[in-house]
Amino acid sequence: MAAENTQFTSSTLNLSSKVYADLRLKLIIGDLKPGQTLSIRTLAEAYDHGSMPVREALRQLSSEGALVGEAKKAYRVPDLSANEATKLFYVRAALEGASAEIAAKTVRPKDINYLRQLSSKMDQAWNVINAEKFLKNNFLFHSYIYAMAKNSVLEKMAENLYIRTGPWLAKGIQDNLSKPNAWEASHDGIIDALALGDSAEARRLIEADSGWGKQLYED
Amino acid sequence: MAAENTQFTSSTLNLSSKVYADLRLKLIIGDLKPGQTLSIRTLAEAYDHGSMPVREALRQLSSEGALVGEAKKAYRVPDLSANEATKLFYVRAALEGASAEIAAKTVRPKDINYLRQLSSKMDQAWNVINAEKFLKNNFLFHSYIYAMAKNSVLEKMAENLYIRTGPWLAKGIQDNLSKPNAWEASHDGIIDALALGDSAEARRLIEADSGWGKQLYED
DNA sequence: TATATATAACTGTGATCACAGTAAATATAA
DNA sequence: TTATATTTACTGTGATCACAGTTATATATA
Repeated sequence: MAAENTQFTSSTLNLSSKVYADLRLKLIIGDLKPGQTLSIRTLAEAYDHGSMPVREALRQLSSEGALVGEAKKAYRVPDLSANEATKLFYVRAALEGASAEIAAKTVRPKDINYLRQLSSKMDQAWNVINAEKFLKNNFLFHSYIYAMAKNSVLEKMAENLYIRTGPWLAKGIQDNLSKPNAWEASHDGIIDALALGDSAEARRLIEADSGWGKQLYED
Repeated sequence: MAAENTQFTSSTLNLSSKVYADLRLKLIIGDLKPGQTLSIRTLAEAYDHGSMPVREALRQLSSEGALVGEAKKAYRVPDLSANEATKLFYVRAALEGASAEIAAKTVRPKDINYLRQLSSKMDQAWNVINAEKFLKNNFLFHSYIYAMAKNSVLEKMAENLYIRTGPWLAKGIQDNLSKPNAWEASHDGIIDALALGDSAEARRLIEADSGWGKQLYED
């Protein structure tokens, strides 16, 4: 597996990619709220560049469904309808399930250790009510499972779906962060199934965990 | 279901979208060969615009994996390694299978009729050795099954995977177009399974059909 | 002829400007 | 005060240029 934390260190890429990576992270940790509007010029000024890199980053995020952009209107973080959310979580569960099933067959002890570290960080973040930290590590947890499947196509698609559910999920987390933590048990179960190489159980649990976020809005 | 042939009629969108749609079609019908190089300025001159629309279209295709682009080098149609092709076909089969399974449960007689029309067009194209027509209708066939699942997220992702396997598939078709047509039986079987509402069989057959293209290169 | 060097053509990237359509704010009228 | 009209600010889109790195071509050197 690759170096542990390369997800958020954009290194030597071009400016467009850096802006893209930054906005992507902001979507994951709930820094961009559903309905929020993003404009090229405003962001360009904030980043202190010209507008080209921001423009390309926004267009890419838009083409991936992480933002929506109509002609001559500002880009917007999508405020998912129940219908759209259901579609996203359905496909996300399918791809996460497939990833977990494969991962269970090739998992190594160091992978289990790393996942337990992430789970622990999430638990800490939950206890001190740090939504950003929780959400970031939750993404890293899921993302690592995608990566374990060693299928870069699957990995990229699953990550895309995660990002698109990100702001929606974040909103729910930020509202529920003081309540009992049902995530810990869920993640620990997933890790146990992976450690045992039980691919069917790993798939079942990860699919359930992926659908869990949706339930935050079904009360 | 939406109007039959809206896939390739770009209508009133902006120029970037039109260029994108045009290049996408060229990838599907085998008009762009694996390894072929695309440059912003050359294409811009061919389309007779400025370079901005081409630039944005190429970047989008690149972000979707349909093209590859390193810094300061021309964009390229990826020449898939066996490893990469396997990854693509694996995920494509998974998503197509899921689509077919859903589609079998909601299929209507007019859907069956349309699929039979497409199958017939493919057969005609095969007989007169018209690779472009065959490939375009083959895409429409698969794409219609994605659309029947009525999950726009799933649909877009499946189409993306199809496009990425397109040039690779096209190369194989163009080499094998005079040989006996194994596709007709495959597609007819899929249609029959859909017509009977046999979702398990529809999934099995569409997964097999999706994997079939890969075999062109495993001799 | 073969090899190294220098020159030229080509590449994506970023900046900046003009344009037309959208949304918000302000002024005008009832 | 409320409704309507007008102006102002803001939006993505496309064009054009400068820059620095890459690739290919031509030139020189052995």
